[in-house]
Amino acid sequence: MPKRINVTDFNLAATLECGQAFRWSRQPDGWYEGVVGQKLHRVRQTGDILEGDFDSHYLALNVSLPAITATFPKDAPLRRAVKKHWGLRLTRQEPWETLASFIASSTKQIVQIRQIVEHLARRFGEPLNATHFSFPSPDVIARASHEELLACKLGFRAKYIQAAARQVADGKLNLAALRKMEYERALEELMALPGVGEKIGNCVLLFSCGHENAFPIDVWVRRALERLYRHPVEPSYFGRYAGWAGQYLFHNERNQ
DNA sequence: CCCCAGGGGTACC
DNA sequence: GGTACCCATGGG
Repeated sequence: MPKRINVTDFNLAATLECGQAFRWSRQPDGWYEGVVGQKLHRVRQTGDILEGDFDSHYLALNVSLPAITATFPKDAPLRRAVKKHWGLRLTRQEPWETLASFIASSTKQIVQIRQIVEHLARRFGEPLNATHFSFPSPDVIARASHEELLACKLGFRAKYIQAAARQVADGKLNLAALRKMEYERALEELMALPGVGEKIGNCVLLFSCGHENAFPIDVWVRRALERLYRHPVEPSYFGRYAGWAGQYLFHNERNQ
């Protein structure tokens, strides 16, 4: 259902291009196309106008960004990063797709992660139109052959994705339950999976399980922390919305 | 604790 | 058209 609404404190480009989601592409005409769940979406921002077929919950349009950034520490580097990319919001993604995508992300750069996810969707997902496919369910990945997964350029990650898919498919891992768990416990559950360490576990908790204090530290965030702060800083320094702060630091560091 | 596999795109020469 | 480089995790 196409919509046209007025948005404040929202930056579509920053939100879709800050490395948290891998299925969006910017068209030459400025529209973004992407698959969320079983639907293809098309969305464009012009100034304060957001138009198209978009999912307000996915884009976190209902949260107050000023209320979140007000909880951040008041240091100058973070303030600058927030000001520069103002409007960047954390998306609310589906846990299985997020887990599988971030397992695939291990030692890959964003372009390659996008390619892997695209291969998986084309090979195992449901067609939505001539060019777009949904992200495959855990059951389908659980039944896939190792060779088919390798053909999706997963490399040594193929066995990790399949192990995760099997645990989710047979009910040993309940991804929906992670949202209600205490942060530490949820992280432990995820890190019990082969191929999921601290960084990937935190990405899943932050982008798909509502744990907004989760603070994934990848090479870019590490670089930002070392470059911007004189002394070592702990994730807890950034407060209860540390994950939001981290995303601003990440995006800022990559777009220096 | 340190060291290194791993792999496809990218950037540089 | 080589070649170094990127990068999270696991395993030695």
